[in-house]
Amino acid sequence: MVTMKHIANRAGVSISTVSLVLNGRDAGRVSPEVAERIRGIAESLGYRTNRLASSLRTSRSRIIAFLSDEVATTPFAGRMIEGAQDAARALGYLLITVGISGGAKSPGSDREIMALKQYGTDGFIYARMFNQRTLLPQPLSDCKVVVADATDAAPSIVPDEHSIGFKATSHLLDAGCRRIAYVGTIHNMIAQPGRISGYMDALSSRNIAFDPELMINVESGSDEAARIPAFFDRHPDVDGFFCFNDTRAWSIYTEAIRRGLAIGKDIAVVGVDNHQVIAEALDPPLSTVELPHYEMGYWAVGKLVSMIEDMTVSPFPKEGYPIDRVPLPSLEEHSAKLDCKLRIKQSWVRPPQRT
Amino acid sequence: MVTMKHIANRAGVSISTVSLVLNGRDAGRVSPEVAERIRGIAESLGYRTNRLASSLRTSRSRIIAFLSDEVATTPFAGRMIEGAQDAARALGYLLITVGISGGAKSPGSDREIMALKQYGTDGFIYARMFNQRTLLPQPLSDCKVVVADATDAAPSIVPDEHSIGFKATSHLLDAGCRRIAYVGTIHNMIAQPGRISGYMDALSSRNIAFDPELMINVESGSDEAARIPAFFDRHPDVDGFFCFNDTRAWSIYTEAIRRGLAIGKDIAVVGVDNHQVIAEALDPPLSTVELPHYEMGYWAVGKLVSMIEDMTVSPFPKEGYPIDRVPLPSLEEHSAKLDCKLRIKQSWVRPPQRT
DNA sequence: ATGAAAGCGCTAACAA
DNA sequence: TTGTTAGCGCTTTCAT
Repeated sequence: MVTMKHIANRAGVSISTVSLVLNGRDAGRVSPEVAERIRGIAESLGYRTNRLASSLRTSRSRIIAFLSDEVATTPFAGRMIEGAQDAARALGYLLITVGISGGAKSPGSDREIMALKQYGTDGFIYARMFNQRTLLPQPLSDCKVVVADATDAAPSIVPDEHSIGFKATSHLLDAGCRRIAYVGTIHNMIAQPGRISGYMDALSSRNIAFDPELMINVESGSDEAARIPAFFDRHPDVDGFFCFNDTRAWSIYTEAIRRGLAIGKDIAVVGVDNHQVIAEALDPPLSTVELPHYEMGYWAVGKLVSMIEDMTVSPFPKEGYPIDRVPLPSLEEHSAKLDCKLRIKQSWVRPPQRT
Repeated sequence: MVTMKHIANRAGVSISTVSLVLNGRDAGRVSPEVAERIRGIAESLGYRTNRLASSLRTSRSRIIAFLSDEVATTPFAGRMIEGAQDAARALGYLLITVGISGGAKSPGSDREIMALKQYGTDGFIYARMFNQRTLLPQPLSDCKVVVADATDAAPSIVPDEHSIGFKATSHLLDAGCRRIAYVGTIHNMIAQPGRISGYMDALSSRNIAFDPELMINVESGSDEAARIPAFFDRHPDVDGFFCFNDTRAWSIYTEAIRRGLAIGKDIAVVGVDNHQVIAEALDPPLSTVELPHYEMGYWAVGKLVSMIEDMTVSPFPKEGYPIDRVPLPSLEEHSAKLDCKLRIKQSWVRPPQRT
């Protein structure tokens, strides 16, 4: 292993000088020639700083841990990790992903977190896979931590549910739909109210009356099988469906097919993506509004670094606790700068032509 | 932060004594009373060893990195990570999962790996999501590394494809099938020959003639839509289908339904699980032989630790390069000891009752 | 503009 | 049985 000592010897200078130069603190303190020579030698020797040593000395590791008990069990965890990793890279941190299986309460997860702390991890992203109320694992209580895609007392990053509802509904309106149903969940999910208000606002922005009759909450395993057909019977004029997620969209597809309604012709369906595979497997592929997973990951890391370095890393607010809603449109403005792409899949919405 | 120095002061002994005790090297070198006192103080002060310091000193970090460019994009990555994490925990290592997006060739991945090396990572698991020929990322060339679910010049852990084929086919035979088709891929996949030979061996073990006519390789997007119906036409007597993966099973389901054949009654279908969601979503749920993802992860870490510590960590062979086939049945023997559960889902194979 | 020296927390060889 | 000492590789203060 090539150390600063080696370089110092080769260059005939002291280790401190090498340290100065290699850390970019040489401006006006080391002569340019010496600095250049040192850089050259370091380069040619393939020097890599030993981060164990520097972390030990500075008690800053530049490591961020991304914790999730659902890591890798949903396709979207990957997107969030991607975003987090890109941000970490851009900010000079190493992002390590640790699955804490068994959930926040399991002893295994605590051990994992303690181990991480022992390695000097600077901060944690605690991620869930959908927006829910969450409790932080105990060992995290004295750490810098940002919660992603969940809501907690700690700084939290969540999708802007309102704009999701607005977007999905506008999408259907653009496709020519006029009687748009909302297919939701019977559970009391944090995500739902926002989406519904987005749905309502989109309707009213086009002067379409909101009809509470067009809202139906279903749950597979309950009486869904009966309620969806009944809903179709009751509302033969519905020409668009905004579904809370893709499994619900699947139910709509199934019933539509059973009735000989062509999706994309007689009715249009938009869902919010939960199980990528399903959305793409449906025929025709489901139009989905994608949740900003990548963006949430990116944003969470940005915010965490702001906290770690006790400054604002543009454009991530250091303040603004406890909840940041990742705003789809405004994040778009930063897209280029952040290198984070906003993705709204529009795979398949055609104007309904029902007579 | 509480250090050994604090404990030494409190106990009125030297730091080295504390180190000895806290590392369990005190037997016969430190008086039991002193040792006990030290342990007590450490406990009450909530001492945690600073692993940065000890890693720096010993140049052994007890960190293993799990690398995958597909991390978290398939449901099964999670299973493999789970297995790896359990093994790591059992052996006293911290497993960190790092997604190297963009594949082995991307500059991003190389940077990630180099960063990991700078933190003193002891070894790497390089995982792919299906058994394929793979090239290691360049920076890994001088590291201890085990390849999982892929084949490479480095030590590799792969599923025992033969026993998968054997099991799936036996499954159908047990269900009463006598004319069993193999539905494979047109691609030249490493996994396929093994599965086919397992299929053939299972047939011959029951004295059923192998009929090459019953093998069909399809690919969605190619002429699959035409070839599957033709196959059904040609072989009305086929009562069982062993499918290379679950998307192929889906095609078989679709065609069967189209023909009014009841799955589980007229025909039975077994697939190898690739996209969990699909297998479970099918109606009836697809019977699948699960790939030993958990086991491969567990095995890979065990083997890697054997290499790192330059000894054999039972039951993982240090030797046996370059390929370990994770043997479903024999691993079963170790199940209890390893705490790794073998899962063969048998959700749905009923005896076909075709006349 | 450069270097000497101290020390982050821990380990291990050697002395006592 | 216990303590002293010398670092691991790096950062940083203080001299020079």
